[in-house]
Amino acid sequence: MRVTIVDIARKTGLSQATVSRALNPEQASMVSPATRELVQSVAQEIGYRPNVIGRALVGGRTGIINYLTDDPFAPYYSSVAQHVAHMAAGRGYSMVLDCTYNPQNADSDEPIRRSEFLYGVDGIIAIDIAVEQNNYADEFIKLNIPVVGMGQLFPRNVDSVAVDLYDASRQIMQHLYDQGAREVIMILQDKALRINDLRGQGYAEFCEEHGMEPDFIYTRGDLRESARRAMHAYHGKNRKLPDAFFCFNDDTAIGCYRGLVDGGFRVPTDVLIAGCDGIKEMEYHRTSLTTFALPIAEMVSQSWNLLERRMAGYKGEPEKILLKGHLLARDSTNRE
Amino acid sequence: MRVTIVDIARKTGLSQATVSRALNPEQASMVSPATRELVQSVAQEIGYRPNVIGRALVGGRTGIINYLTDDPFAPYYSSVAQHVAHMAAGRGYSMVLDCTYNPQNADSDEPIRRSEFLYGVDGIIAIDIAVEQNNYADEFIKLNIPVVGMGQLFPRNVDSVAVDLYDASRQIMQHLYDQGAREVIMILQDKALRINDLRGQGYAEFCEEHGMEPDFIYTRGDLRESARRAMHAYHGKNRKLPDAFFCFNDDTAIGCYRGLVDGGFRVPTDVLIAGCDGIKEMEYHRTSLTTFALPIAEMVSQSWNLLERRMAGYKGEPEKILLKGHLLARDSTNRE
DNA sequence: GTGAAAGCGCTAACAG
DNA sequence: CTGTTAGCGCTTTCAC
Repeated sequence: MRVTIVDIARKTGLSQATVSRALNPEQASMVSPATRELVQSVAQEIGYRPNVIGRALVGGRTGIINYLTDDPFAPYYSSVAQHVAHMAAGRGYSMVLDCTYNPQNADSDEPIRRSEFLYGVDGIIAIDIAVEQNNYADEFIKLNIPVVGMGQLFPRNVDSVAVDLYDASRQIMQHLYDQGAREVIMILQDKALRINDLRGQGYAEFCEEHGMEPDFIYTRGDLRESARRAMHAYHGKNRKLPDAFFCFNDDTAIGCYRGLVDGGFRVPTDVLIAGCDGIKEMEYHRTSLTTFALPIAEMVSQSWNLLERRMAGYKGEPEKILLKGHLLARDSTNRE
Repeated sequence: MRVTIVDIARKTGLSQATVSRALNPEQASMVSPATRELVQSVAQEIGYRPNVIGRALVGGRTGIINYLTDDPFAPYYSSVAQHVAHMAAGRGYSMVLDCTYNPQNADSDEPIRRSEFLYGVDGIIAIDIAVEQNNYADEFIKLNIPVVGMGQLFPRNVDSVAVDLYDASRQIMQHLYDQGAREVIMILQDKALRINDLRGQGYAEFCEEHGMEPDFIYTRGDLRESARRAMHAYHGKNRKLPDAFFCFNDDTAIGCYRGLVDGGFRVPTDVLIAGCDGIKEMEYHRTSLTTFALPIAEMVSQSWNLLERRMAGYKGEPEKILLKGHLLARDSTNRE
C-alpha cells in the first residue's frame, strides 16, 4: 500500500487536515512553522507522494489537458505537440495525446476508440479535426470540458485559433508565379479535399485570376510515400513536367521531391517544389525546400490563453483568432 | 455540474449500486435485463459519462501510462511514442508524455519540473534515461509504480528491453570498412559520452582491431544544427575530409549531411555518411542515408508485455531482454 | 436482482 | 493554529 496522508497524520499525531495544509503550499501559512517542518520532514522520510487522484476528485480538476489530432506524430503536429506540452508543463499540467484517426490505417475514416480519459481532462486542445467530426465538440461542451480549436477551420461553438491558409496558399502561388512558373500542379490529400481545404481554394482562385489552368493530384494514405509514388506515376505517363508542384503540406513536398529525384529530375532546375507548414526538416534536404512557416508558437500560446480562461470558468461567446504565417523561400523554388 | 451516477439513480428510482452494475460490462449480468436497459437508455439520454477520477480512486488504477524520455518529440523517440500510444490505446490506456530534460535548453542537465501526474500513472515506459538519473527508478519502485526501461542501457532494478547498440555500431563500422573507408570519424553528442555510449565503444574497438585511428567530434545542443556547424568548422579547418563520418544517431547524420552539402561536398563521392536509429526520414533525402534500424515495434511490444505483467502484480526479479537491429545500407555509403 | 453502507485519498468548510 | 466532519463519484462488500 502506498503511503498516504493518513500515515503522516498517525506518525506525527496530527490530524489529516493539518497534514494536508502543511503539505499544500497555498495553505502552509495557516500552519505553525514547527508543525509544517515536522510534517514535511516526515513526508520526506517515509517517501510520501500526493495521490493526484484523491486530490483530483475533491478538487474537480485533474491537471491533465488533452492534445487531440488526427496524427500527433506527424512532424508538424508533433512540433505543435511539443509546444503544447511545454506550455502545459510550465503551468503544472500534463499532456495526454489522443488520435482521432487510426494511424495504422490512415485511409479508413473510422475514428479509433477514444481513451476513457479523454473525458476526464481539464481541457482539450484540438488541431485540424476534420469537419465531418465537427459535432464532436458538442459532446465536450455538454460535459463542460473546455475545448480550444487550432488549425485552418473550426466549429463555431468553441474558441479557436486559426491560421490563414488561404493567404498562405496565395503567398506561395505568388512566389511560384514570380519565379516564372505558369503551369503549377497542386498535390493534395484526398482527405483534405473533404475539409474544403483553404489551400486548395487559394490555389484555384490564384490560377483563375492569372489565367492559369488549375490541376490537382490527389493522394491517399501515407503522405510521403503516396506523394513519392504519385511522382513516379506522373513522370511515367507524362513526357514533360509542369513548372512547379505546389504541395499542400511539407510531408507531401518531401515525398514529391524524392519521387522526382528517383526519376532523375533536378530541383529547381527541372521543376520547382513548394510545401506548407514550415517543419524544420525542410531546411536540411540537399535542395532546401521552400515552405510556409505557420506561427506555431503564437498559435499555441494564444490557444493556451483561451483554454486557461475557459478552465477558469469564463462563459463568454466563442472567440476566433486568425493568425498569419510567412513564406520561407528556399532553393527548391529558386530559379535564378 | 456534470451528470453523475446519482442522477441516473434518482431518475430511475434505482440505487447507485445497481446503476453502477448496469453500467459496468463485467457486472451487467448481475442485473435484470429490464433494469439494465432502463439504466443504459437513461444514461444515454442525459449524456452520462463515467467520471474516470471517481473510478480511479476506488479502483486503484488510472488507466494512464507514462512515456518518459529526454525529448519525446525527436523523430526517433516520437516514433517510439507512436507505437507506445497505439499499444496503450488498444489496451484501454491513455499515454501521457514527460520530458526528463528541458527541451528549450538541451545543454543544461537540469531536469525539468515533473508533472505531478507522473506519480499518478499505472505504469511508466522510460527510454534512454541518462545514467546520471538512474536512481530515479528507485523512486517509482518505492511508490509501487511499475517501470520498464527501453534503450541501450538501463538500471538493473527494473525490467528492461535493450537494443544491442554495440553490435549496431560494429555492423555499421564493418559496412563502412567494406566500402573501403579506413579513416572514419565518429560524431557523438557530448551528453551521450557520459552515458558510456555503446556505439562509441563499438566504434573504438572496431578501430583498434582494424588498425584504424579512432577520432571523435563532440557536439552539444540541437543535434542537427550542431552537427551541421561541426561540419562547417571541420572543412573550414581541414584540407581534406576523412573517408567517412559515422554519426551516433540519425539526427546527427542529417545535420552532418547538410553541413557537407553546404561546403560543396558530394556524398558518397567525397565522403560516406552513416547514422543510427532508422528513422523514416533517412530514406527521403536526395542521397538516401544509411542507417541502422532499431527494432522499435518489437521493443515496444516486449516492453508492453513486461509492463502489463507488472501492472498485474507480478513480483519476480527484473528481466532484461536484448534485441538486435539490422543495417539499412543506402546511397550515402554506396561507393561502387 | 437490488439496496444500504463503507471507503478509496484528499481538501474544505466549520468549529474551537 | 488545529481538529472534526463531510463529501468529491464511484465500486464493492454485505445484507436482504
